[in-house]
Amino acid sequence: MSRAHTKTQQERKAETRERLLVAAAQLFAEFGVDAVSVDAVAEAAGRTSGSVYAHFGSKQGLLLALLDSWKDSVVTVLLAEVAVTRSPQGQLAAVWGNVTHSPGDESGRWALLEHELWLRAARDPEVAERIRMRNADARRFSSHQLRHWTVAAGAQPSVPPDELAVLVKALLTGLAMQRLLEPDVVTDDLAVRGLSALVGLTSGLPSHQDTPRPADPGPAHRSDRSTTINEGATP
Amino acid sequence: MSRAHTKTQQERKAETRERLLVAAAQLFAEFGVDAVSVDAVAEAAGRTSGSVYAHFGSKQGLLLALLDSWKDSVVTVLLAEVAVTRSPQGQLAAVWGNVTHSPGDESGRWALLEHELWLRAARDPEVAERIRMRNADARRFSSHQLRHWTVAAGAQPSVPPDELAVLVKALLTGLAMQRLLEPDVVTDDLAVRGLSALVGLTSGLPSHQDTPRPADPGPAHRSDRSTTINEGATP
DNA sequence: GTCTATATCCCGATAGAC
DNA sequence: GTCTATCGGGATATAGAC
Repeated sequence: MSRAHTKTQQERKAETRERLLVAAAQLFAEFGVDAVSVDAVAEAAGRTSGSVYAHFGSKQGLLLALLDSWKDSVVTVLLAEVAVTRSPQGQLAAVWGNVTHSPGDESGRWALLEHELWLRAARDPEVAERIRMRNADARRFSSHQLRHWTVAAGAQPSVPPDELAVLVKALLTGLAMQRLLEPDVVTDDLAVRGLSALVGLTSGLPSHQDTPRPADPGPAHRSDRSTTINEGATP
Repeated sequence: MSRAHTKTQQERKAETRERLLVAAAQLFAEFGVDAVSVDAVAEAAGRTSGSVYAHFGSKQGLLLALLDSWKDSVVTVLLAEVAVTRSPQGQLAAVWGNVTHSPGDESGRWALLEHELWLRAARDPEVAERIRMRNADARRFSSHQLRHWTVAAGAQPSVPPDELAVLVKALLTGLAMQRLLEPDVVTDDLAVRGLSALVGLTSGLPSHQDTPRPADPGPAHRSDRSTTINEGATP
């Protein structure tokens, strides 16, 4: 019959699918995949559990669809947005800032979902395959960014850009993990210094041995040298 | 009554507790905490689920007890065993080797449990507290090791040892994660180079720019410079 | 495609005998 | 302290009306 009617049906179907995916992402991130029931996802999307099975067949199907519809990893894309800040260190600080204070993400829920999926991938080949594809894309992109950035910033890394991308991602991931449990341990300044060392940036940041303290590094609490973060991020 | 009889009862109790903890560690690591039932743990330990509740009160109690009885993190302790190899790079390679090929651990099951617990800690304050204590101890130890090692190896890190410990752990963790899903991406050589950059070791390893290729780094697959790993480890 | 109702299963935890 | 038996709850997934 009327095409207009059919059109709205298609739209509603698409909208339902989208709402289910969004709801799943939020709930999975906040409480973990296993702790969230199919009913909870459907309810958060304003539907019922039946719609989940109509669209995705199973909870696992929902998870896989979520993986496919996923944007690129938070950790890697950020390298795109660093062109604003002045100094090379400022750009590294911006990268780290985006990892920790990702836009609209309270207390790193996205990162939690990221880890949840990684953990699942380690045990489920089906999930692993999709994660690998995502990683491959992200790595290609970020190595491309790094190749240009290193020459522009005058950095001299000890490995080519594609491998440097792996190192940078590893350090960012590991630091973000420690920071989530113990925020005081991972200062912004430390992250920037770590990144600088990896990419082979020597200028600007003095070695900690330049201001020699005989035996003791002083009582706790190194003053955090305000690494002005997020100058031009989130346009 | 007879003390000898009481003695064997105590022994059996202790043995049961130990067997439950071991079984829990293995099963949790292999399948994940949520995927393993209390019955499964008890059965693997040659007991029944009742014994779990008699000893630990709940599944959560079992998990917390497991955390307390835990040895130090795989990632950090390894710094103790590196004194054998000759060159500084060889020692870094040994550290990385212990991370990847931890003794008696097939395909990084331990690392999986480690991440599982971290993820749980991110959502459960009770778990987080115990993880923090473990981390604090491990960090103290590894920073102590690093302080001596850097002077012995002639390394010049850009941060003091306690902060360097954070960076090293972060890089090792991140690399181990990527390696578990994509082994080819994280070569032993790359790990050693990353660590070298962090700790400020310059000698020995040439910059990749020393053999300049005009535009393209070449088709994939850099030959892995056999970084002889595990010379004197696992005595 | 979406909802309601329900089937089926399994888990965590408890009660009580020994 | 350990086992057997069981309760109560909640999960995934299906069946059928609309």
